[in-house]
Amino acid sequence: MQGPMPSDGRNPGGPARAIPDLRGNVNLPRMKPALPAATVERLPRYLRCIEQLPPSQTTISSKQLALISNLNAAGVRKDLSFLGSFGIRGVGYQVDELSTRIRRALGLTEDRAVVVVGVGNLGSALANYGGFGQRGFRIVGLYDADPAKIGRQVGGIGVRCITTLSEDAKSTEIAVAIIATPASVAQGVATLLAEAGVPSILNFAPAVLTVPDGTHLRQVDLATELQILSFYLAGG
Amino acid sequence: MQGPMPSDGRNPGGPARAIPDLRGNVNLPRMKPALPAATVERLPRYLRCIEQLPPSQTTISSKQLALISNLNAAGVRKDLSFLGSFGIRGVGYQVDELSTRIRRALGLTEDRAVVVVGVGNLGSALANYGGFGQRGFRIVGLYDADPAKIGRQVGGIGVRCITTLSEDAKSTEIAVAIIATPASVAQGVATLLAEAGVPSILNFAPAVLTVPDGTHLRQVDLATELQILSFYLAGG
DNA sequence: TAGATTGTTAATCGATTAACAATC
DNA sequence: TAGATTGTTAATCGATTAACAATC
Repeated sequence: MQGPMPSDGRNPGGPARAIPDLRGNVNLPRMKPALPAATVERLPRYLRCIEQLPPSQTTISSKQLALISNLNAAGVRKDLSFLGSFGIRGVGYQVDELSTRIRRALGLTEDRAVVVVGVGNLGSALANYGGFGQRGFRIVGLYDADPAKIGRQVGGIGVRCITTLSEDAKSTEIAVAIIATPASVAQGVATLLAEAGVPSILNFAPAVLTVPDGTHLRQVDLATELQILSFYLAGG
Repeated sequence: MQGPMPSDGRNPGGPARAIPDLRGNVNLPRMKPALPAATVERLPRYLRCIEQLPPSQTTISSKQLALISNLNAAGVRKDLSFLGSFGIRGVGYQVDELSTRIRRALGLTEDRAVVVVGVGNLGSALANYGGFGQRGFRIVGLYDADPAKIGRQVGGIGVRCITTLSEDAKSTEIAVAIIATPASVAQGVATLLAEAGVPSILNFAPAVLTVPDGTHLRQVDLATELQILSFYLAGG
């Protein structure tokens, strides 16, 4: 039920034997230092903040980075310490090196192919969003189930039928699929994507999805965000 | 620098004296039982899950709710215990009552007026998104700075000039403003909104914003979400 | 009654942050 | 050297979850 690989840890014909650790994770050849989940979630924010710095600024202290990212200076230093010990005491961090280390830690050094499923208002907005390319993400496909949309060009990309996605995934390595469909079909799409081998899904549809182990899922939900704000509005 | 109120806690002419607690928060007259932030973030998910239940199902156990919301059953019970002790041992929770209690806790019993600032692709998608009304949020205004857009109708709502927002905010009580502008102007818009007295801001622009104390800010960022997925793709 | 499930406790785990020695 | 700032420790805080008595 969990993919075609045998789960006994044996892999006779393959390269260097993979050894599962106590938590069942496989000890991959290229081992990364574990970053705490909370740190991973903050690294993109640091990256965005240092991108907004004037080009003349070559170093930044944890204090200033904390200020502009609305976080705590000790926390900033702790987060950055996971990327190595590269700050200069009495000075701060070299902006260039900081940027490089964050990008490397997040795996932003390679280009990632992205597809968008669902070419309604939101899907079209995503297709027209220019920010992907600069950031190492490239939209390589738009998919929809509506015959009226298939074949159209949106943001310079042709819309293809969702039924062709599995086949397309064999020739193109899709890193991330963005679901921008109605809620009613989102789970079906997620299942299709997981079966097609797409490793990461970003869901914008207003539904709680379930994906098999091994597929990464993140959910962005407008109603959820509004409801959380509502709580704090109500004096919470 | 932090607004016109004196910070010494005195408020001579006002009603019942507000007493700041040790953390500087003001002890408001209508005190709610404090919900942990993590619980607040999960309540919308529970709500969404029970909305997806078949109408024939009148009760749900913490075990089933945990299953469909991808959370832990003990955690579900703990979260719900903050809403009161209303589960039935051996049976579970009445779906109706559960829904009512979550809505009440989140302050979803009153209608909230929402405005969208920035009527590009994303802003238009939001204006056309039907899900607001059902959920107690109502879009009462669209704003843009582009003369070519002002006066147009998008999703049945007229686009007004951003410069009129402060004036409009005096006659209509805006609960939430959604920023869907380019990153370059997002901070300016946030400042304008805060000064106009808008208490909550939901930012979709790819920029890290700063708002005065007392304004609630939540940020939704596509690039951030993709970068976090990238980390886990890279074997993190 | 027997079985199921809640509500709550207590253990554990992870995240945050003040403080400070090390050092630029 | 004096001042500034890092990297790290340790205290604290908050969140998670297994376990179980209470009870439907």
